[in-house]
Amino acid sequence: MAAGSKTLESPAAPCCPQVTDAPLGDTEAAVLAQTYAALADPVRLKLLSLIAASGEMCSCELVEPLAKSQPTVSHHTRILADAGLITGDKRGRWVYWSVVPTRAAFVRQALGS
Amino acid sequence: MAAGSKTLESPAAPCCPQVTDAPLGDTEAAVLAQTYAALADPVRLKLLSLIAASGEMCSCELVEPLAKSQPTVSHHTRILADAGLITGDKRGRWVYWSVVPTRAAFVRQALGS
DNA sequence: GCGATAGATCGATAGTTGTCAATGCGTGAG
DNA sequence: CTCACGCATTGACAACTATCGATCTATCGC
Repeated sequence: MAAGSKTLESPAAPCCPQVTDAPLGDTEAAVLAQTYAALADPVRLKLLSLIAASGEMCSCELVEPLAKSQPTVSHHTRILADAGLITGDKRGRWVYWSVVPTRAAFVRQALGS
Repeated sequence: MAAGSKTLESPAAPCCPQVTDAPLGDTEAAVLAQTYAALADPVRLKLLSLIAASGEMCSCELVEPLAKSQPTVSHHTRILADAGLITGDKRGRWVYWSVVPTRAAFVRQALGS
């Protein structure tokens, strides 16, 4: 344990800090896992694709194509929103859901691969 | 909602078949969800990053950095292998795990975003 | 104000999953 | 052959999650 940081054991810093260099810290892993957990459900993937395709949909428009009850749809939109993938805009009695702009590329890729 | 290109159902295949066009079928959604489910665990993400960083690791080398029991590590490697993300090569008493070559780009992206 | 509607929340339940101890199965060293 | 070691499998248990019915809150039309 001669020197400094325990997490980085390479004695000489290499020229190319590749992404796969660090073994992914606990916190990062947890955050990433939560994001992927949000995508790990068929209903949420279909929900995401519906929103991504339409640009904007209210919850009531999602119940029928997903063939799930209204509380269940609300549950899934909440999880996707907590993961930071979609955001809801309340206008009158309706809540319009859309993909978070900064995550649009990620979502498109997630649905397309 | 005039939106000409939105309802794009013309029989003639256009030049750009966008991903968000179809609402993601049941089967595709299920397959995709399984893949993301494999990534929806912090331990598996760290395991993946360890393998991706080292290129090749045997199970016994994973137990300590993951701080999980041997059966648990075996459980996680199996799930990642079932998802087609890693593959195991048995050499003697050891099984060496590595990222499936055709999925390397996907894995790197999954760990990096 | 009143009834109707959109959506969130609560409570309950069935199914899934992460974890470990114990055990089984090959393989290599002696 | 026998023992030690690496790894997979089994069984059990706790934690989490998807789902729905019932209920509550907020908003609109009348």
